[in-house]
Amino acid sequence: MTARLSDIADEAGVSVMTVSNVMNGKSARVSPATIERVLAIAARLGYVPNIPARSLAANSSHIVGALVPVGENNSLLVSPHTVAVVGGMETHLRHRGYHVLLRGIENEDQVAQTIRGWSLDGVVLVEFTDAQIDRLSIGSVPLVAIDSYSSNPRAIGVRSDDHRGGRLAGARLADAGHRHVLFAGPPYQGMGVVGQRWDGFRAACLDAGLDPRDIVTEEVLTTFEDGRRLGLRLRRDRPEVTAVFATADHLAVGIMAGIAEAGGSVPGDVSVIGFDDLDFAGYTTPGLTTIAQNMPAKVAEASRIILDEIEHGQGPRAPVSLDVRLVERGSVAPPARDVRQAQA
Amino acid sequence: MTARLSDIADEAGVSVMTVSNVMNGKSARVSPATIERVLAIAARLGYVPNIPARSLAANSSHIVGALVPVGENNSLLVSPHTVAVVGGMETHLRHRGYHVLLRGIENEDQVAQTIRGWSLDGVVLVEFTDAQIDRLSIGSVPLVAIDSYSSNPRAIGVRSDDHRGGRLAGARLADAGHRHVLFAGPPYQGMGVVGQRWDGFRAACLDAGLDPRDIVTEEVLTTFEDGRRLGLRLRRDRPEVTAVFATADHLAVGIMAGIAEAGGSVPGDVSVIGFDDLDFAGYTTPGLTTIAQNMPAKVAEASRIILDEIEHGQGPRAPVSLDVRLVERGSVAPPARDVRQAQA
DNA sequence: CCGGGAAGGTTTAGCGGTAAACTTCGCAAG
DNA sequence: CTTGCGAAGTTTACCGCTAAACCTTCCCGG
Repeated sequence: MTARLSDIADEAGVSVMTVSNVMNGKSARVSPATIERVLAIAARLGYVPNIPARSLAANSSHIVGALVPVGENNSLLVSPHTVAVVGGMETHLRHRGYHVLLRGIENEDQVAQTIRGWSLDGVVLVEFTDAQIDRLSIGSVPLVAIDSYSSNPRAIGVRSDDHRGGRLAGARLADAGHRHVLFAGPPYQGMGVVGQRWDGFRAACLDAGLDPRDIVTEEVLTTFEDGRRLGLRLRRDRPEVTAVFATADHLAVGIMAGIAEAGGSVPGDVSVIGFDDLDFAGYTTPGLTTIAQNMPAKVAEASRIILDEIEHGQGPRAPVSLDVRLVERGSVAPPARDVRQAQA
Repeated sequence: MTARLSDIADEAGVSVMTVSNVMNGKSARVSPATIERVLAIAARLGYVPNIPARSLAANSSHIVGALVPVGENNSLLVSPHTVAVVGGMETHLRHRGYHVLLRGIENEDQVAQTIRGWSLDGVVLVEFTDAQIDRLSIGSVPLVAIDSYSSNPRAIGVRSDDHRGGRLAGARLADAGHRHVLFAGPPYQGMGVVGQRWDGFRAACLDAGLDPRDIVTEEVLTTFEDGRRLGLRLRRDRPEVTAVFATADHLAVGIMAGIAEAGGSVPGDVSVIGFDDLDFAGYTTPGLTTIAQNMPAKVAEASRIILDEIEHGQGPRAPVSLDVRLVERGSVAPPARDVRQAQA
């Protein structure tokens, strides 16, 4: 039913190897005339290479694994980022003849198991924590870790310049005149993405002359609901705060909603700045001012590195940090009360 | 380096086939003692089955393809739906020992090619149009088509009850007293998802006594931007319209933004109702009243069908329609002017 | 005390491809 | 003339696993 190399070989009157060589572009060993004849027959028969067979024989699959840890809820692709990365990688890789295996990881051992079991040619790790990546011991498969600041030399980090993002946010708020600011983000250990953003944010605020005691933090999950709850109690719990930097747009939008629900106004009473520039950041009123990541570049870079490593593996590489930029929309304004107090 | 069946066989002093049988749970042919011994050695050696080899030998891969057409922009996973489906399927399938190949389809022939080339055990089609599915000729691989109303008997449709969704929307607006309504959605050929929604919407409006000439339509893409543009010109172009049913939340939210930008109020001047209940539907002001799809059920159902068909294939099946419900948030209210006019 | 079956394996023969080593032939150089 | 060598193939062996057919024992009923 399905045409095999041997079917083509029979029709063309050549050996299977010759056909194989033609199919793989190893034209050095085959005459132009034969190449043409073989290709014509292959096209007529609708030949499609059998991927498992090729993987087995060549011990290389042309498959790149997109590995994503599954959380409590056991579900994948929850974050818009992960989605952009996985979808974008598929596009880039497909154009170069590679395939994407999407795999949820329940347990770190599964990373190595999946690589071996599938003879993966490369791996992209998405949403893994630095600690998880540190613990990984992978053989010699090229491995790119998105948003990683891990020091595992086998995992090439590709991420946005989170430190600079934090700085941009801090500078924007401080320049607007805010003197009591809140950093809202998930708990983090060590540095990681959130740590970098915090670090940059804090540095920019200090540079602008804020008192360290006036840069406060709240640990919340990066969800709309957690943000909303924080927004609701913000005026009561932290009346002095006039601006919030949230490490994710979901969170920022939730905070805006909570503030509004509690009778406050954004940016009248409290300014809010987010991170990511997800699509809905433009859908709110006011629009969310946020730090935009260059996702297409991140994906392109990750793909480029993976393919490069697969095709001419050059071992250890420096991580890549992509540029970020401030997108002004309307959720940041000078502080109302503080300015008056300062003027008084 | 990597343990193979033969390594285990050597250590255990049995044949490779015995080990294979143990690994595949064909315990009928092996004594309990041997099973235990083999499993112990396999665990100690960290045995991981080689998927390509198994696929090749068994001519069945334990892989389900998630096939998604790539659009103009060549990118995948753009819609939140597709993401939910792909991510959710992975979770369900993984728990049953299957894997997911994510593949962008540029050309319909690639569907059959991918199935053959990978010896896929099953296929899920996401975002294919009915016309595309009609044209497909696939062998005997179980195939589920998400959101399809295609009549191709080989593609089992799994979708929401779009007709009922349209009805719910129409009834809600009519019950609120609206007499001039607008249906905004992408152009559609034949029935399909949009056609079903339109049909249900129209039927509900007519049932409520609206004049057919007062049920108007606008063809727009399902994007925030297109919605916004429609919202901006709505008052000018269609002053009589007091309520809009948009076939997608992105569109609905855009329409709300456009109306607000043009100085109108939602739901004061115009009511808006969406479809999908995406996360951001709760993030806007007012919150978007919308028809919610039961995505977890859709995904679960699709997975169940695929696995069922793979494991005890029973041929043609009826398509599945999942229930929808109206989620009330605040973007629908009685019409201000019309009510006054009616009372005058 | 022989035929027959179940239990518990083993053997054989690939699946469709590829790497690497080997053949053949024609031709230019020594 | 040989020899040497590149072009154009071919042959061989194997990748890791499985389906299906084939062996042994041992036990049991007739």
